[in-house]
Amino acid sequence: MDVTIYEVAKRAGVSIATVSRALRGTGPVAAKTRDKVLKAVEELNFTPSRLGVSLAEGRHAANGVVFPDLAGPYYTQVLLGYEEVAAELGRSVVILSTKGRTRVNDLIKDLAGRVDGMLIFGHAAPDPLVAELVRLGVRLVFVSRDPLPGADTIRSENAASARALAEHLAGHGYERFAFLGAPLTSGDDVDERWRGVRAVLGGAIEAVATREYTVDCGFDAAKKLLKGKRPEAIVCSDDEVALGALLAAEELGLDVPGDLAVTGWDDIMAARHARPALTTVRQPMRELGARAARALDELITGVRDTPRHLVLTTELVVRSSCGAHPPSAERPASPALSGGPRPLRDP
Amino acid sequence: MDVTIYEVAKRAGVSIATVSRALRGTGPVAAKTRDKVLKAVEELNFTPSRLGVSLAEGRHAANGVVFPDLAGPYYTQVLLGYEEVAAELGRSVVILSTKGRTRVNDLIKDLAGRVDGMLIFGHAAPDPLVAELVRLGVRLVFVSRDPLPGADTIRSENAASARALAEHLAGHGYERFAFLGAPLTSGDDVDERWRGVRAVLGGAIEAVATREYTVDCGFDAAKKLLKGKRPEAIVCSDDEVALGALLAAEELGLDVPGDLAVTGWDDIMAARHARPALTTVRQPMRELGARAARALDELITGVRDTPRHLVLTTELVVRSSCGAHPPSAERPASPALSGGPRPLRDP
DNA sequence: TGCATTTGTGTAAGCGCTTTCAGCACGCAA
DNA sequence: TTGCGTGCTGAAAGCGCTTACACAAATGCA
Repeated sequence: MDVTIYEVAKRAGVSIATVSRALRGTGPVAAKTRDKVLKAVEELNFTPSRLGVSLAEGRHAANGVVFPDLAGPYYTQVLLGYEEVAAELGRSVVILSTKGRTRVNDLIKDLAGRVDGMLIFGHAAPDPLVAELVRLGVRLVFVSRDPLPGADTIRSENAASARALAEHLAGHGYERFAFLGAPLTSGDDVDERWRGVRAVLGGAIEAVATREYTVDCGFDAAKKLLKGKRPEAIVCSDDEVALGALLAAEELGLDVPGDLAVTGWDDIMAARHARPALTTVRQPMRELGARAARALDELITGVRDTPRHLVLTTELVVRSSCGAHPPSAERPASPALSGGPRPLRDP
Repeated sequence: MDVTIYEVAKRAGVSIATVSRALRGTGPVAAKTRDKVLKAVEELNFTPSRLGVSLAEGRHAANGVVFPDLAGPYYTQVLLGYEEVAAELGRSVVILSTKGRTRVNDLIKDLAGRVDGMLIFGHAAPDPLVAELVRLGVRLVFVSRDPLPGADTIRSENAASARALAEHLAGHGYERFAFLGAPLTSGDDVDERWRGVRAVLGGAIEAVATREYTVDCGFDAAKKLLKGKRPEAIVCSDDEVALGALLAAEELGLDVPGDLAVTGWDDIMAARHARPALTTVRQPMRELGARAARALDELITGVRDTPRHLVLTTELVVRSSCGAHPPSAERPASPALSGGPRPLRDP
C-alpha cells in the first residue's frame, strides 16, 4: 500500500491533479488521458491513501459506536443494522467497548477524533463528557436513552408497551408481581419499562435488581426471589433475564406458566425457542441501528442540524410463558393498546 | 474538533514543533515552556487531529476485523477479546461484516487502506483477494481456518477434540450417528471437526448440512433428519445448531439423551443452561481474539515478520445431553485424549 | 576565561491527497 | 483578423501533524 499518486502521475506522464480528477471523476479529463492514467493505476496497483484523502477532504468517512459490552443479541443486532447502513453510505464503523475499561473518557475522545460522528448506547458515555462532545461539535446519536439536548436520540417505545404487557398479565388474574432486572440507570430503556408496568400494577409489583442483564444474572436473582414468598408473575427487563428466570423456575420444580408466569422484552431469537415460549415485547433492533446510521449521516452531511428524537413502535408478542390462553382465539387489542404496541399471537 | 496545533502554538508563543514535543514528550522542552503549552492546550481544548498524526507517523493506529456476520456468541466473543487487547495496545478496531454484501472485495480493500492490519474470520475473504493483500504487504491474521502462507493463523484445536468426542460417544454404545451442520467450506473449523469424528466413526456417521450455523437452521435440519430413520446420536457443528437439534427433538417428543444423544461445540453460555445441559467442546473464544490482536501487533510493529500458526487447546465438556453417566464418578481421560483436549465434568 | 557540550527552540520539509486558479490550445462567431 | 468561450491540464496551496536539522543560549570543565 505504498505506491502514491505521484508515481502514477509520473508513469502516466501527467500531473497528480489529473490523476486525481481521472480517478474521482471530478473535472474534465480527455478520454485518452484518462486511459493512460487508468492503465498506470492498474499496472502499479494503486489505491489512494485513505489518510491523504481524508485529510484533504476534511472528513473521515467513518462512524464510531460506543457500547458497554457486546453480550447478548440486543447490542449485536443493533450494531449489525448500523454497520450495514453505514457501509451503504460509504462509511466504516469503528467500535469501542467500555465495559471494564479505565479511562473511558480518553477512549471516547480518541474515538471522536477519528470519526465524523458516533452512536452511543444508552448511558455508555458519562453525561459531562457528552456535554463536552456536543460543545465540540461532535455529531452524536444515542440509542436507548431519554432525549438529550444537542443530539439525536432513537429508541423503541417502552412505556405504553409496558402498560399493555402489565394489563395483559393483570387480565390473567395475577395479583402479585415482581420486576426482575430493576433499572440501574434512570432514563434508559429498562427504567421506562419499569415505570410503565408500575403505572398499571402499582404496589402489586416489586423491583428486584440483577447485576447485569444476562441469563446468568437473571437465573441467580430469580432463584433467590423464588425461594421466598414468590410472586405469581415475573416481568423481566429483557429476554435474557427472562430465560434465566425460566431456568431458575425449572430448577426449583416450578411449572411455567402453571405456577409462575414469566415475560421478557426484545423478542430475541431464543425467546421463541424457549420452553415455554416466551411472552415478550418485540423491538426492531436492527432497524434501531439502521435508523441511527441514517440519522447520523444526516447530521454529518448537514442535511439536518436540529436534533431529532425518534421512537420506534413495538409489538406485544403473546406466547405461552405468561399463562394459558384459549387455543386459537385471536386476542383482540385491549383499549390500552391504542396508539401503542400491536398485540400479536405467535403461531 | 477544529482547533489546530498552530493556534496552540500562537497562544503559547512558541512554534508548532515545540507544542508537538511538549505534548508527545519527544525531545527536550523547558519546564516553563511546557507549562505555557499545556495551559494553551487546556484553554483551547485542543486535541491533535488523528488524521494529521497518522499521516505524519505513517500509521493508522487502527486494526480491522472482517467477519461474515455477528450472529451468535462465537463471533461476538472473539471480537470482544480482540477489541480489548487492541484498545490496550492503543489501536482502534474497524469492523466489516460481509454477509449479504455485494462488492466484498472493494469493501475489504477499502478497509485495508484505513488500518495497519486486520483480522479475518475463516474464509470471509476470497482467496485471490487474500493473496493480493499479502502481496501488497497488508498485515493479516486469520482465525479459524487452515494455515496459509504469508499470514498468521490462529485457531482452536479441532481434530483431536473431535476424535475424543466421537470416542466418548462410541463409549456410550451408540452405533448410528449424524453430523449436523456439515462443512460448507473446506479448511474451516467445522470441516476439521467433521474429519475428526469421521476418522473415528467412519461409515457409522453421515453428514447433514444446515443452511447456516444457527439455532433455526439446526432446528429445521434436525426435524427433517429425525423424522426419517433416525440416528442414535447427533454430533453438531456448534452449540447453536445443537440447541436447534434439542428443540427439534423436544417437538418430536423424543427424550434427550434417552432416545437421542446430542452434542455441540464451543461451550457458549447457553450450552450449560440447555435442557438437557449440552455436552460440548469448549474453545477459548475470547482468548482467540486476544491472541489474534497480539499477533497482529507483532506483525505491525515488526517484532516478528515470519508467519506463525497457533493452535489453542480445547476441553471436552461432558454434560448430560450425550447420555447417562455414573452420577459422580470422575471420568478418566481416555487414551485418545493424550496431547489433545482435557476432558472435564461440569458440576 | 575559553571551548566543548548540552539543552531548548524554530524552520522547514515532508506525509498523500484535493482543489483552486491560471494558462494554453483550439474552435467559432463577429 | 480579433475576441471570446470551452476543454483540458499543471502548478501550487492547503489539510494538521512529526521530525530532521540548524542554531542560539546555557552549562560544564579545564
